[in-house]
Amino acid sequence: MNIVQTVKDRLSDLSKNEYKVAQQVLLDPEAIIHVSTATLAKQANVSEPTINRFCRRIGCKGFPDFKLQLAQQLAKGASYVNSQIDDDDNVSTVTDKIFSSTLSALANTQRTLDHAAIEKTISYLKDARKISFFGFGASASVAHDAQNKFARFTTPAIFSDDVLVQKVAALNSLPGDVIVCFSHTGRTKALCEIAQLGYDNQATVIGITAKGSPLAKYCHVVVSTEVPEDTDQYMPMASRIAQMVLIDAIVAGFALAQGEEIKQQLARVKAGLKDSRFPPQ
Amino acid sequence: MNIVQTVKDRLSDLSKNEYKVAQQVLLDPEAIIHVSTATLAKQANVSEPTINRFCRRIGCKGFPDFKLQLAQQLAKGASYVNSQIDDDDNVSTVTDKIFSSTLSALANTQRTLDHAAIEKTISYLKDARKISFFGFGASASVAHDAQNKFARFTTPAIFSDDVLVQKVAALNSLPGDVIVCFSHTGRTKALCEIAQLGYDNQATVIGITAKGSPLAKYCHVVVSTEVPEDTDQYMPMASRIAQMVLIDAIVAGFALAQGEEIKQQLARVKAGLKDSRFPPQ
DNA sequence: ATATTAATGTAATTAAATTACAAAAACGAA
DNA sequence: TTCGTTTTTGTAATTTAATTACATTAATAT
Repeated sequence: MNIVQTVKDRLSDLSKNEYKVAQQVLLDPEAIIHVSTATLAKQANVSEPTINRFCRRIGCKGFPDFKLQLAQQLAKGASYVNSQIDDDDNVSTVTDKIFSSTLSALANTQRTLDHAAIEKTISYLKDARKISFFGFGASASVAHDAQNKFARFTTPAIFSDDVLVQKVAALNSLPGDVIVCFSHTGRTKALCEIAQLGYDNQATVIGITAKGSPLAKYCHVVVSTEVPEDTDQYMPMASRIAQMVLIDAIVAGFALAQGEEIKQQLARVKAGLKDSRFPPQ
Repeated sequence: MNIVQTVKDRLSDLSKNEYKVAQQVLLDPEAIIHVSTATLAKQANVSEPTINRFCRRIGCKGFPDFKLQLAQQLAKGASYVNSQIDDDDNVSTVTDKIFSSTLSALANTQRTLDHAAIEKTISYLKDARKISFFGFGASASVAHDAQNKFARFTTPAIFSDDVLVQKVAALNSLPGDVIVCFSHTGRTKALCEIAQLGYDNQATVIGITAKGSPLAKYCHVVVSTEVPEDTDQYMPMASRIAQMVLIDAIVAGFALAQGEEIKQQLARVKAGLKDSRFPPQ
């Protein structure tokens, strides 16, 4: 998947001159993209076929294929590389970095999504008697957002950012109720407690959280968002966004699972809100 | 920057056969990456030089350059032009479409951002006596989220999703207070009213909303997110996310503008929350 | 020290992209 | 319409790039 990493990993498998090529590649991957075998050969002080052999060894079909993979890699990873915010960044730079790191976090999440878990989540939600959304801190607004979305449908959807209210709701849950818990790390103690209460009451507990985390233990389904740690510096940003988009996807899947009637319902809600807006010009 | 979009935009400038090439490209951009001029020419039923002419017209150096740009674009995920959800899509497809359209909405927002307006917003916030975040419906959770973020700093930050509470807060605002209003369309009547109240009280009103909208009239600064309409089908999704990322960027800029002390403050908050979490293993 | 294997380069070949130019189509003005 | 002009398109030639075949050199083990 990650071609630059692959080159680094296989450095030891390479012959002397192939190694020279690798060095040249790692020196400035960006540059390789716009270069021909001939020029790269000259730069690395090897013959042209060696370039080709290098590409094959790395696992590519040939030099053009290698360039392509590199280009894709860099396009994706460009944001990762430079997403740390420095004290002397100006506003434009910071804005750009935030957007870029969010973009790459989302792209990463999309790539590593567990579709089976999502499918399972949707089928549980579809048959739910009642859906509760729980979370603390930054995850509270994710939970709030989720509740907002599900409010458009007919299944009762609740949310509170109050610990006690959440606890009571978990205590009063029954089989057939679904509890969705949000926590990026899965290590928030209060939330684990709540999840356990729901779990013990045989409600269905769904965790939008890290796999293998303490919270995950009390979940029937875990959907994780795989956002690299370093994207969230002082406060959760990218991870929160990833969770919200995940919920968007789940809501869309949920809506679709309901079939035709729900579309009319949604259209009705939209129409009903019309009067509270100025008409578009 | 966005090559697929460029192709779409310049569709009308193309000649008949160049148009055929464009169609072929838009049909399956992924496929083009691994194809030669000869094959693409055959697929589009044109001659090889036409492929080259097409690339030049679009603004590329040639076919290999076009392929490279396309590859990079696709890697970023910002390509999915038409992500309308169909009734017969399965869960994986829907999930993918939601992520893709969110990614492209974000990429689009990033590209069209008004950095001057953001800078102005940050400088107002920096000197604010009190910051209020207002919004209804889906924008309420964005406002909530914003309040959450700013709660980590020392400037008082308020939020409520209650109309009356918001109205009272606007009525009680003073010069030096900042009111941030969220509305994708800028046409929510209740919010316009609130913005006007604040405006009349000489509070600073910042609109995260559409330029030229009714809401924009009562804003001292407008930051718009330029998310294409069609990305939000039945409910606001991508636009909401774009607003949140925008807030992330503003928060980051805000934090940076405060200098060293705020970093310590943030670190302190983080440390203070430690006990409410299980330690990472 | 020599046989054997692996690594590398040279030269040839194949493939891909681009250019030059001519034919055809589209367009405008009389 | 009809003729001249411009634009579009394709054919063939050329250039550039990538790959292969094979010979040579270097490295390694017996």
